[in-house]
Amino acid sequence: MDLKKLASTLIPDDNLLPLEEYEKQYPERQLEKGAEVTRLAPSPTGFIHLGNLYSALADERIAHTTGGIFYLRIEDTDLKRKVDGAVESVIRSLDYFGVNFDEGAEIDSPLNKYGPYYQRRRASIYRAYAKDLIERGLAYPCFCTEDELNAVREEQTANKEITGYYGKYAKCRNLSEEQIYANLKAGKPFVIRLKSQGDTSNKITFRDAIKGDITVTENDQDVVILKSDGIPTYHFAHAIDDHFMHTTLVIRGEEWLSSLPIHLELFKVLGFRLPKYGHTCSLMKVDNGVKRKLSKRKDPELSLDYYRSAGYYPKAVVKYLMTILNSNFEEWERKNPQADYRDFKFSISKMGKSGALFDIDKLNDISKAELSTLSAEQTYDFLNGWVSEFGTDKDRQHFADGQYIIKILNLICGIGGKKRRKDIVRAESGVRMIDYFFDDTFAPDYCYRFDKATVNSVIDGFAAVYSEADDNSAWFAKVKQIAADNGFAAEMSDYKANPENYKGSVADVAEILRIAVTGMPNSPDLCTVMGILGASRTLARLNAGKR
RNA sequence: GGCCUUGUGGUCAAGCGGUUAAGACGGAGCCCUCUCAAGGCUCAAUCCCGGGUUCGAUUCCCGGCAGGGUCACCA
Repeated sequence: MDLKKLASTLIPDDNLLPLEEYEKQYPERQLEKGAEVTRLAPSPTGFIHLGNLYSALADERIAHTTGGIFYLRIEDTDLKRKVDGAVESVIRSLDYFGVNFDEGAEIDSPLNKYGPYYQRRRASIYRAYAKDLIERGLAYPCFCTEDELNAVREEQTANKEITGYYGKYAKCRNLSEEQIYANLKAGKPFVIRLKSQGDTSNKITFRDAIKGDITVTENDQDVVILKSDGIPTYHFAHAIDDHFMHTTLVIRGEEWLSSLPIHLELFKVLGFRLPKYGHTCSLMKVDNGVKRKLSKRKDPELSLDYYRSAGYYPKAVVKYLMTILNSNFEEWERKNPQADYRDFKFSISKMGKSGALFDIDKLNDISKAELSTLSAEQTYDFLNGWVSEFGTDKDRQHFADGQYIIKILNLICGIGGKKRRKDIVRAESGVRMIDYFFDDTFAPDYCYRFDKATVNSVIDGFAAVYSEADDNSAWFAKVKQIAADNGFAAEMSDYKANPENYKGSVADVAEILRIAVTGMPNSPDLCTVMGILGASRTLARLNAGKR
C-alpha cells in the first residue's frame, strides 16, 4: 500500500510543516538544572473546583521552588463541553487563592513562546504528526460507526473479554487499499487510530513521582488519535503538547493512571522523551457511610465559590490544602510560625499515596488561626470585602462605620488583651457574630435561668449604679455588689465551698446582665461590650431585658 | 468482572526489622475564668485479616478481605 498517498488523502492539509520545523519552533527551555516545568491543563467545561486548586497548588509550588515554569494550557478539544468565560474564571479563581501562572492562555507574559495554549489552535501540529504516523504505517483510518463499536463492546462484555478496539476486534486495522478508498469515496466519516505495536503480556514497571513504582502492561488498544472532526483526542494532544511545551513533570489526577500505557506508547512512537509523571490522589468524602470521590455535582464544598461566599480566608484554604499535599507542612509551620507558606520546601515525594477525606473541621481550625494573625484593620478589610460582595444591605450599612466595627473587632479578637481570641472562623460567621452590636440586627433570646423577680432586681440594681466611666475592675466590683445584694455569692470560691447557701454565683448575675445586653448567654468581655454600646444603649437594653 | 492502586486512632498522618507506635484536627476531662472563645495540662482511641521469612514483624513476601480508580470519536 502506498502509505504516503494514503496519508495525504486522509490529511490533505498543505500548510503542514516538516516535523523538524516544529522542533525548531519550540526549542528546549533554558532553565537551571533541576527546574521543573509544570502545567495545569483544564478543559474549559465550567468552573474550577477544589480538586483543581489542590493539583494547581502542587504544580505551582514545585515549579516555583525549583526555579521552573508553571503554565496554563486549555484542553478545548471537546467543543461540546465548552463553557464561555471558563478560562478567565480559572485564572481569577486561582489568583484569589494566590496561585499564579508564569505563562499560558490569557496570561500576559513575555514567556509565552510555546503557544498557542489552546489545543484547538494547535490543530496543524497534531495533524502533521498524525500524517507522519500514517506514512510510517503506525496509524490508520477507521470507518466504524458508533453503533458498530457499541455492538462490539456488548459482545466483548458478554464474552467477558476486554473491551476496546484491539486484535481481531480492530476491524479497520487491516483494511485493504481498495476498501479504504471505496469508503472514502462513499464519503464515510473516519477517525485516525494508532496502530498499536504493544502486547499486553509485556509488563512495564513505571516510576510515578507520587505513587512510586507501579506495574502496567503495554498498550494494545488502537486508540483514536484524531477524531472525525480532525481534532485530536486527549491522549494524542497530551503527548504532543507536553513534548513541545517541554513539560518536565506532569501532575494529574490518578484517574489518568489507567491510560498511562497509551501515553507510554504514544511518546515512544512519536520519538519523544517521556516526562516525569505524578498522579495525585483525589479528595474524598464520606457520604452515607461510603467513601467516595468529591463530586462536582453533588458536593457544594468542592466548588471554589463555596469558600468565597462562605468567607473563608483564601490563605487558610491554601494552607489546608498544603497540609494534605505535604504531610510535613504542619510541622514546618509550627516551627516557623512567621514564615510565608511559600518558604516551605515543597516535596513531591511527601505527597500522599491514598485519597484524603476532606476535613472541614481541620479547615475551620486553620482558618480561625489564620484570621487571628490579622490586625483589627486587616480583619475589617477582609470582612468588609466579603460584606460588599455577599453581605446584606444592613451589613453594608453597618460596615460603613469602619471605626465602630474596628472597636468591636478589637474586642472580638482580644487585641490588646492578654490572649488573642480566635472567634472568627470565616467572614460570614464573623459578620453574624457582631449583629448584636447594632440595634437593627439585635435579636435577643431572653433565656434567663432565674425567676422574673430575681432577673428584674439584678437588672435594676445594676442599671442604677452603672457608669460608663468605670474600668473593668470597678465594673466587676459593682457586679459583685449586685450579686451580694440579691443572694448570690460574690466570690466564686465561696459559692464553690457552699453552693447551698446561695441562689447562685456572680457568674449567674453576669449571665443575666449579659443576656439583657447582648441577647445571648455567651459573649466576649461584657464590660467592654457595654463600653462599645455606650451608656444610653446599654441602659435601654437593660431596661428592655426586664421580664 | 478484567486491569491498576491503597489499607497505622473518628479524620490527616509520622514510621521505613527491635519505638512507651510522633504530631495535628475532632472528642472527653481538669485548670484559668463574669459566660463563651482562646490558652495550659491530662485522658480515651490506631498498625484490615491469615499464613510465611526472621531471634524479632506495623515495617519484607504470599494469600485473602475491604476501599478507590479505570475500562469513549470526554477530558
